[in-house]
Amino acid sequence: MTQVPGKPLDAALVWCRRDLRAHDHAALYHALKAARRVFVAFVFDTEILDALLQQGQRADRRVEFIRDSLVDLDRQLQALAQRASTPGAGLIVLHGLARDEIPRLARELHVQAVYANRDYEPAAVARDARVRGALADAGIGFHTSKDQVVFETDELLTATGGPYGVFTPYRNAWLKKLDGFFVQPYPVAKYADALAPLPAALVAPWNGERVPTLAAIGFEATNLAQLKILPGTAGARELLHEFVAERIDRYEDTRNFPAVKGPSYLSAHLRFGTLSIRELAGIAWDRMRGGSRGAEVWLSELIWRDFYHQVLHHHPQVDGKSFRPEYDRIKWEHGKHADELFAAWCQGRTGYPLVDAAMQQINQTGYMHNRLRMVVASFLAKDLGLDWRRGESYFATHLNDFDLAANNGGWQWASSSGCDAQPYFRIFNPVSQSQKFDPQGKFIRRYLPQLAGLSDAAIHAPWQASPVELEAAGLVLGRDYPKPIVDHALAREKTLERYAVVKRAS
DNA sequence: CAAAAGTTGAA
DNA sequence: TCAACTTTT
Repeated sequence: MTQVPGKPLDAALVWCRRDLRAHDHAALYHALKAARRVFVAFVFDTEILDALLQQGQRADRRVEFIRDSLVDLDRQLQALAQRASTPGAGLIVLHGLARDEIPRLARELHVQAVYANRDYEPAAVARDARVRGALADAGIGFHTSKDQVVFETDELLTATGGPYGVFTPYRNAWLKKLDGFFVQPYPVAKYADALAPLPAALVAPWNGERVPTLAAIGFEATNLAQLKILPGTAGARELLHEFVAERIDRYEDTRNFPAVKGPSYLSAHLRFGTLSIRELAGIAWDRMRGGSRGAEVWLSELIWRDFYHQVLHHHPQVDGKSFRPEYDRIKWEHGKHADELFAAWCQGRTGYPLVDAAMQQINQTGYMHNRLRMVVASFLAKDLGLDWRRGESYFATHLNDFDLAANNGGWQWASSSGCDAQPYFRIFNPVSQSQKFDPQGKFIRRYLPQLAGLSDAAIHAPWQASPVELEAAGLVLGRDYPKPIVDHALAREKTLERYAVVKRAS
């Protein structure tokens, strides 16, 4: 490893947030190149965690996923430093207000700069602005990098210089601009000799360990391990290899069927950055050019992710408001009955098996198949007449892979209020969706075993089954499984009326 | 010597 | 991926 006498900085701190890996990491790369000694830290931000605790969410799969991923990240940093023959490095984990802890740590370590990867969520943007200010007051620099998307903010603009508002031209421009360099991994290992040994006080600050236990930060264990959700880069690699070796080429044909193992299941890893978007996009792009239609469709999903991040950056008001303002003229159902409908949706007792099975899936595992996200979102807005923001917020607290940009984009798509959303008069029929995408009721039976005795034909709409069939299945509607809480045909008519206000001039 | 082939670094 | 730079023929 060559000595670099010309490095501008003596010491720097890398602040990890949603980039919990030690390879192909933009901020880490830039810090290692700029400074002779580099520290790496993560803060369990009480601003975020206290909100979860106030909701009574002491068992949160994301918190456990992060904690376990930090253990992996610490190991990766040690291994990197070891290989660079500069042992003693490791991860610094703090618990407190990130906006105070980072400037405090930066002063304590006497670094001249803090490096982080950009986060585009409004709350994160505000937090980072405060941290930048506090660091500046102490004469410490704050450098941010693009890392969690392939193309960000203004990198793709239309001919008129504005942001894209339609996915397909965005996707075309994205593919046109992509070249190998944009998916090239940042060669972190090459500069790892700058990883600094931890000061004695930070070697094992959490009761002899580097990473606190869940209890130490006020949380408790979840069923993450029983679900076999493997955190960290190690877990991500396993999923990625399996997906690429066995499923990516068939992705187009399998991705819409919730009973089929079709998806990559990498969304939570992408959310927390245990692997790099560049690696995924690079693999998809290579395969696509090798003729894989599955890889092409999967790459499109990754491009949707960039698209929604870019929408959120240019239109931060979508966090709370409809992208199309006229959709906020819609009068949603409210009051006691609406609250009951919402509770039934949350708990999976709407009487529509595919919807209920999907809600069981998210409640039991923190994951929901993408096709079902569309189905239950459409059902909430267009069958129950409830404000899409109620569903958005439920997903926000329950999805392991929750990402504001993608979740908001998805909900605004389904409710027709969004950027390049489906038209308002397109209303998913929850029974046809079920017949089409779970034809044998395999997914429904997995999550609603009480319906298992129904035939493949009857399972999608049990209220239409004959008394004989219900009897044979040992099923009493209203006792073992709810009767439908709304009539879809009626709800559809009501929704068309409800949405008619979007046509009137304002 | 020029041209071809290989290497590296860019964010 | 591409251009700048170095090495080989």
